Amino acid sequence: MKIGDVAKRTGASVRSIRHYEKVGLIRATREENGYRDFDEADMLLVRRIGRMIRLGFTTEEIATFLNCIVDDPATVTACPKVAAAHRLKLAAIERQMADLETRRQKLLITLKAASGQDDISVPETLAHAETSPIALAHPRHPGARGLFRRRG
Amino acid sequence: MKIGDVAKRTGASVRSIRHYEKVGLIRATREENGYRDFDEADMLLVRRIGRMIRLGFTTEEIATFLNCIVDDPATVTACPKVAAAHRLKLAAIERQMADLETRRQKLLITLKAASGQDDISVPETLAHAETSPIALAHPRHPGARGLFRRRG
DNA sequence: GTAACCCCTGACATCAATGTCAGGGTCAAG
DNA sequence: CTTGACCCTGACATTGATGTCAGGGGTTAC
Repeated sequence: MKIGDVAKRTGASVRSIRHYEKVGLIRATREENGYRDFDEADMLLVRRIGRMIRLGFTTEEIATFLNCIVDDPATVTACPKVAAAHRLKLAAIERQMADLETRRQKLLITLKAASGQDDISVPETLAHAETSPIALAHPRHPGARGLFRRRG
Repeated sequence: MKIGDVAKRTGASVRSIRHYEKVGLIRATREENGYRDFDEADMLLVRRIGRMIRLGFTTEEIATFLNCIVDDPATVTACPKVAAAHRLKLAAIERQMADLETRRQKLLITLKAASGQDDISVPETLAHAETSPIALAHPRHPGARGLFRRRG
């Protein structure tokens, strides 16, 4: 199966599949002409990688436990590394959510103060005094890149 | 007041203050020797910019409404643009939170399936079937950059 | 005059997956 | 043999505030 077929059947772009190979998440044999050759198992793997990425794992993180997942036809059995990675990711996500919630509350306060008047009066004290100097240990939200903002 | 003083009194780095000037958020007069010269108002402005950035606004967004904020000593009065920008940011944050919550739930499901067993059994169907192809219109979480992950 | 600070500009790096283009093959159908 | 549809590699771009370095100058106190 050629890379284009895998792309169609997994939803991943050709570019992404090549990338997964480059970072060592998948391995492809080569035909005589240099074309990559994939089989069904590779395809399932690409699908799994895509799901992990959508969950927010980076390829680097996935690499730490992907080789520790062994499939049989319909089931995947994984070793503890998988759960560990999931717990870490979960914690990171919850930190991000907490940060977002904090910011949300502050925005709401400002908006509340603004409602009902044409001009917004924002006392300095209300302007969210001293937020933590700079927060967020795990700032980025990986997973779901590639589509860039269209300037708007 | 020189840039170093402003940095100390606002918590922003010298680099950041220069950046704010470059993108047009602040204006500094120059001394004869080329040094930037700031006054108290500039300092308050830098503080406000810092707060906005911590709230998640980009400098570009801030630029759309910062000039529409007029201070008198202790109070800030702003025009509707400020509220509009805040509402947009609020909506973006809530989208991000919803996305995080979705991912959180999926991670929890996997972890739940894993609990109590040495090996994790992750049926394909459970492996979060077809998440939206690629989500997140406003992927990044701006505000709070600069401190990079220390590889961990 | 020289050390110790501070300021200036400009450029590169960071993070990470993906898009996109250039330049160049392979192959089957017409 | 040409056309069209693929495949290949390698490189640059995207996001965006900030860190950091290079190379050069100012100011002050000893």
